[in-house]
Amino acid sequence: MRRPNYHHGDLANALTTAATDLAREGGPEAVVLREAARQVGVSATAAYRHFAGQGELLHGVKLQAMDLLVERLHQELARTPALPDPAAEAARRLRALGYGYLSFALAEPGLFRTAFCPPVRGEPTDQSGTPSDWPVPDLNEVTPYAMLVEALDAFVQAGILRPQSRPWAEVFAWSAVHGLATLMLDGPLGHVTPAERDQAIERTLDGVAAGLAAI
Amino acid sequence: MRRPNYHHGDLANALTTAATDLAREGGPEAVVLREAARQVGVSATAAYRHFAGQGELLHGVKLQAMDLLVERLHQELARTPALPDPAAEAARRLRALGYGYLSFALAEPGLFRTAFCPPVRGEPTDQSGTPSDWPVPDLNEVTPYAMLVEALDAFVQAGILRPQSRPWAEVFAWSAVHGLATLMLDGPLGHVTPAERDQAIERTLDGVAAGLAAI
DNA sequence: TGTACATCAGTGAACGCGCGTTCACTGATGTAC
DNA sequence: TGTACATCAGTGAACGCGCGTTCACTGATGTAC
Repeated sequence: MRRPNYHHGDLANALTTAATDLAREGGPEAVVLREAARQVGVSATAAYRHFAGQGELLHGVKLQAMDLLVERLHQELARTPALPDPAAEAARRLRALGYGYLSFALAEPGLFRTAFCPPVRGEPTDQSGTPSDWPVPDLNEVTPYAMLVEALDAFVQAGILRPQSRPWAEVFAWSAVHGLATLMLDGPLGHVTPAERDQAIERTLDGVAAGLAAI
Repeated sequence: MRRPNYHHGDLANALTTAATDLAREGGPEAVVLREAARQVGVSATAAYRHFAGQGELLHGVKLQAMDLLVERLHQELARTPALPDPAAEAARRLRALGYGYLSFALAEPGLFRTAFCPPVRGEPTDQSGTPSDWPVPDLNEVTPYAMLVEALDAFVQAGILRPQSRPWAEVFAWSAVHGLATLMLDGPLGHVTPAERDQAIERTLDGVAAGLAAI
């Protein structure tokens, strides 16, 4: 009879999944290596066969959280049909991204916080080998950002956004939505009623679309 | 000869100031009661004569950080002269608030993070006596928010912002600026060059103003 | 097909750390008479 | 104006906590011959 837990076979994934569940419940501070090992039913030491340390485990959770956010964005893009008019279609896509981002933040506050938490000592370096504080130093490697770039390119092609106003439009749009998310999760907007929250979301998404189109 | 540190006289303030310096250097996690006591040259126990615990100390730091932010906003408002045209003046004020907010965040990242960090267990209750997670449950008690309300009222009076678009306009404007601040401090915008940062700031402030005026 | 042996992937005990907090205490200060 | 005494505002030692991490180890697995 094989002793259980010996040669688990997929311990790295199991630990990352357990750690992601911890982040889901309690945010980045809850990503505790010993606790993840406990949940999997393995000694804390075993984790060191698969991760350099707690920082690398947290990094894995960040990537997983980011993947889930991207998945949510794709879902929201697919939820309504594409529109024939290019301008309307571009607006639909931008709104879907904004709404998906916010609904992910509200549905999974712990994961959202973890995906965007400040880098921690001991997190892995980027592929170039130079140490990096943020796992993805190039903005274009942040997938939600890339999706936003696409949507805004469509704005230009549809003639809603003038080419000379194109630069940094992603940052404006992203800032508004990201800021609303953090104010709702951690800030003074956390105590408004759901109805008020929806109004704030609508108003902000409208403001972003108008702010892009007007300039 | 009086034994020094006996009956300090202003220990509560001294501890809050020391704790604020800790927050300035290292953000909310750096607000460590024992360290603040060490800096003041007093035993950790002495702090308990003036604070219920670490949460109350952190709360004091938050208030102090928020005061400094408000001071920075007033400075920025006063930096340029008022304009005769009401519309131009309203726009000037809104931009000053946005710019002041962002420059405070960049100049004092630790204090900014602390002012807006999630509430901690052990933080004091609000004046009504009901326990509250956020020290200021009513949005209107957040002073920067109140300053924003004033500026946007001026937008309506100047005829730039239609009255029916007035509700939640603060949240849109605040979200954009707050989001940009957090993305620059903790997120992927932390690695852009200062010149790019300035462009991002200009673009975002332009987007906010345009988004308000257009609707 | 067996077998010796290297390597892999776990174990459990232990360490050091710094934190918030409690305890019994004591010297300094203020006040009633 | 003195003096007894309550109270105030400190002290230092200690506790418990849970963390990340290291150590020497051992049983399971895979491979060369």
